[in-house]
Amino acid sequence: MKTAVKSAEKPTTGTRERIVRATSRLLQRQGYEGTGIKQISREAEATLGSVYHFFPGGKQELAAEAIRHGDEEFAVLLRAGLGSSEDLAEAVTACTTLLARELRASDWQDGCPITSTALETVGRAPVIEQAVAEAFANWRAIVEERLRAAGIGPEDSRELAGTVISTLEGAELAAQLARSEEPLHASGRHLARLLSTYRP
Amino acid sequence: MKTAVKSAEKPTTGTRERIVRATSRLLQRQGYEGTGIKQISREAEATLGSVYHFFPGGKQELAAEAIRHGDEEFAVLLRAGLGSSEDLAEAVTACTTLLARELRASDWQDGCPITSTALETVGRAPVIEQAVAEAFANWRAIVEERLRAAGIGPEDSRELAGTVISTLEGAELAAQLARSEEPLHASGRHLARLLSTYRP
DNA sequence: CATCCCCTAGAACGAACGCTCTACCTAGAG
DNA sequence: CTCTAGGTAGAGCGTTCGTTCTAGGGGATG
Repeated sequence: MKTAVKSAEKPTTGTRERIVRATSRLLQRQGYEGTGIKQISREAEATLGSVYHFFPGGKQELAAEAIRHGDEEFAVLLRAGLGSSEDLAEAVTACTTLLARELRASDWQDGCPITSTALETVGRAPVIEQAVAEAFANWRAIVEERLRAAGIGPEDSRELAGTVISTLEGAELAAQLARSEEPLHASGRHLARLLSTYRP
Repeated sequence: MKTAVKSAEKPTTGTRERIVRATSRLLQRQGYEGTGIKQISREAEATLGSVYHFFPGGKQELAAEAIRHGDEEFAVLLRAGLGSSEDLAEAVTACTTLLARELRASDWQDGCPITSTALETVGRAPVIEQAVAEAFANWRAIVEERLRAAGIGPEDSRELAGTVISTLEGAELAAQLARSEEPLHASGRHLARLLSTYRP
């Protein structure tokens, strides 16, 4: 079937992509060890044969690809939030608001797409660790650019970007575990306040 | 053998406690699904029979108890850091320094004792969720008290305490994944700066 | 029509999973 | 001594795990 669409029929997303999406979603909710390949193939409506055809590296390769998927997903949200206002404080709280909305909408199930898997595989699955490191670097760069655009010095922007990411990460974690938007909103306000001290 | 010590022999920590300690350590490093009961019994030098004797509720009850153990462990560190200086800024950075030291000393293996398990079991193991919620509340209360002692208003103290905890959580996560103390140190400085804006 | 290759299909493997169960050991009470 | 009971010991249950492997389906090309 290749990638060609027969006539005007269903352009059903390709098998490979369905597998990646399903893996990403399942890893986000159940973690690495808690997710089985058979469950993935079931959820993706693909067969075991297809999974291993596209990902001969097995579970690890599959997880690494899913992490890359989650990376982009989070980056999109980050860009949307940070680009939503000229005012830096508003831009940052827009991020926490977006995260809170998505988290609540999923009934507190969908936190950060990669945290759980990243933690479980630390120090024992280099392929995954690599993808995780790239995701963090990517997010950090997005934030850093926005801070510089707001007139914050290069050095401060770099350091602050890291703190912004890890604070968002921590706040989303807390919000998910407490089943409450409050930790995200509070952190958003506090982040905005912190950043405002760099532009008098 | 009960709890009585025969003469002046080894007061070898009781079997139950060995099991809890081993579980806590393993959950911290491998997460909930990644840790097997048989591995726990092996590591704790106890038999499967003993494990189920002390924890008839099985893996979930065991994990909940281990979370409580990790709760206290983190609380001790928090109290040590926060009590190390009259100056609030110094007290906070003392916490991040302590966390960074322990993290590095374990070769980036021992992050927060409960995060991984908490994330994996969210929404599917009420006994564990309960223990997790109590831990977070406990830590938050410890920080809140210190902020009030520093002269920050009750309302601000409550909100800030939550942010402090989740920032520490996020920074430790980032540090562990990046194998670097830097995220923790940066967050410590930024937290100190944020808090200083509440006491002019 | 035949040929090719990408992809699908799922049975089967050994290992590990959480948990149950019976048997046994041993210290203290009577 | 006997009796009791808290604790130890590990074989074994049914299930699921990640992975391998062989066989077949079906457009595109000759």
